Amino acid sequence: MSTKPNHLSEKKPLASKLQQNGSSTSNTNKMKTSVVPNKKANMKNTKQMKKSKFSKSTKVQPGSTDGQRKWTTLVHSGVIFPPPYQPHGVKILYKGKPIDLTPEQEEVATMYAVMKDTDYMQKPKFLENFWNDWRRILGRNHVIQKLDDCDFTPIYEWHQQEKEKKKQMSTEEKKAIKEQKMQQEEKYMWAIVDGVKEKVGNFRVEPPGLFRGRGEHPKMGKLKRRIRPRDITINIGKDAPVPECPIAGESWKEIKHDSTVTWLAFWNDPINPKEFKYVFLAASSSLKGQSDKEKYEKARMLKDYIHNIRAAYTKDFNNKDKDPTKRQIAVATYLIDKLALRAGNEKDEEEADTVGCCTLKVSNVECIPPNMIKFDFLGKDSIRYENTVEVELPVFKAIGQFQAGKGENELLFNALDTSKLNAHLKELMPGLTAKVFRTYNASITLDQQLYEETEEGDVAEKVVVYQKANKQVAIICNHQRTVSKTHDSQILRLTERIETAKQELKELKIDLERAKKGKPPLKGADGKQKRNLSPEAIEKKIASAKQKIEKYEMDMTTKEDLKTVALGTSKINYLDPRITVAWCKRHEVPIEKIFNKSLLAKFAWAMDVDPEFRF
DNA sequence: CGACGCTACTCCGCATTGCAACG
DNA sequence: CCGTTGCAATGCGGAGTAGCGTC
Repeated sequence: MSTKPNHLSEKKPLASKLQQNGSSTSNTNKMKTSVVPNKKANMKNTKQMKKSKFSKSTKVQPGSTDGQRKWTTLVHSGVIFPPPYQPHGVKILYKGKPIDLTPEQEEVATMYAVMKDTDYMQKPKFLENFWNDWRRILGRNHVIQKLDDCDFTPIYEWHQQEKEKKKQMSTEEKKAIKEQKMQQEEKYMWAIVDGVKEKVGNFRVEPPGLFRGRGEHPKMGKLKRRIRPRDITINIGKDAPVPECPIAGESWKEIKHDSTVTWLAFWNDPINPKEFKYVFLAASSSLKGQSDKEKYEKARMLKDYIHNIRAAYTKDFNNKDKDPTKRQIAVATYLIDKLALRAGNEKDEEEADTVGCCTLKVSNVECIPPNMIKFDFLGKDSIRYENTVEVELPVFKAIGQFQAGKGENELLFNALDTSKLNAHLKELMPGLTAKVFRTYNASITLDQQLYEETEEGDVAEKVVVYQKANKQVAIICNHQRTVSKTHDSQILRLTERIETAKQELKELKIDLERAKKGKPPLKGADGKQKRNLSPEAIEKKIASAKQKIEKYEMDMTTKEDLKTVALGTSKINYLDPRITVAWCKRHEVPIEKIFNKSLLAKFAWAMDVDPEFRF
């Protein structure tokens, strides 16, 4: 440990070696994963080669990109910092009286005040963490000794007023401000990678604030301090000018020229200094597009291996070796394949307590005879995964045995972790890891659904088919969203509308009968006398009323159906865009009906796909 | 470990909707 | 009276953000 050489000097030779390596030849990578046990797949590959805009540069195979040069020249302008804190002159009350604070102390107070109507204010952990950090900034001997004695309402009200002012601004004023911001930011928005102008993803440094973790995060409420230029490392081409530091008198932490990585800048996360925040190119850049394509190609490759993989793990369900690892791997792989679970890395105590496949606890699964398993756990982002599934009997038995003799809080797969699991998967297929199954399952489901369910009809009907398939994928991946605050009132309003429309319909039917006999219509619910109408006119009205009811009822079911399902996440991250593009081409659906502007940009690489493309 | 992918949330512009006034 | 227009309320979805996972 202590005998570490001066590792800083080691990096230079490494970097220059890579430079050399990269410039010596255009293609040093071997196609190590080209042994595809399937002629069809090979044909597809050659077909794409002709058209793909990456065909020249896509020699890098998935999973073999480590140490590879990602770019040759890189020019960019660094990052932009959030504006400095402007004192608003509003004081908090301490024991009922306004109190003077330093700008720094006041900034933290403001962060707290503006979170008033979030539910974090109800969480003791949040209050405790905030108070600890704030007290540190106030100093131990500060007059303020208790959070409870502080009243933040003046700042809160000031903040509300500011928000109101902003709302009241005319569209012209808003536009002018936006324009100005754009002008300031313009130069940061772009990077020039190998001579090509590409969009930068996140060139704005994260502003200071109070940490808002997802779920029961142990660090919620902690102060996320302001990031300064001295925190930031810049990565840029050797020959490119070093971006000028935007804050006078300060300077960057370090300038690097590492062409094996794609980040333009990074800083340490102030909440967890062991972690990093990176500035990357935008999703629409070809660098990201290329790796996106590689991701889907890897998932497609799994299609050719999946049969054997399934056969292998099915065989291992009953494996009763001395070493239980094999059997656990088999069951874990089965779950990842069948349920699209995440791998489940171990987590720190300092993070929210969530689990994935390898970290499932005994209490997260319940065996319901004869062969049902109930899953209930908090996954990524503390989103609850609740699902009862029928499993093959050997799996049911195995899970029961993994549970046996363990406490509720112990690991179900005690002999397993993600690195063991992934190491095993890599033996089955080059580059295979747990997450590939999610991509594979999502995309293959879409592909199949679209092929099976699309019928003749108008564009709107086909779009509904797509959305249904998309929804199915979102459910598989457990992509959720919180029910909107107004959902209940929306539903209520819809039911009211349906009710009145039905009432109207009823009256119309009576009126129709009466009109046929030449009698005048009855008085309406409001007591008003209605006009005499011909039976034909009434029938017309009946038809339109019926249509209205139908529409409202449709609206309501889809709204209720999708209230907790988020379709966007899978569209952006899991569904091979070529499936969608090909489907649109085959069925003459304008691609814009499915992909918005940013998706079209992100998936530019997929647009020239063959209409007969299958995932 | 460091680098990258994934994910839900917020905010805001804009289209849609419902309703009243109007011709 | 009925269809059109104008207007405000509503809500949808795109863009951006920052935190969460994977490998």
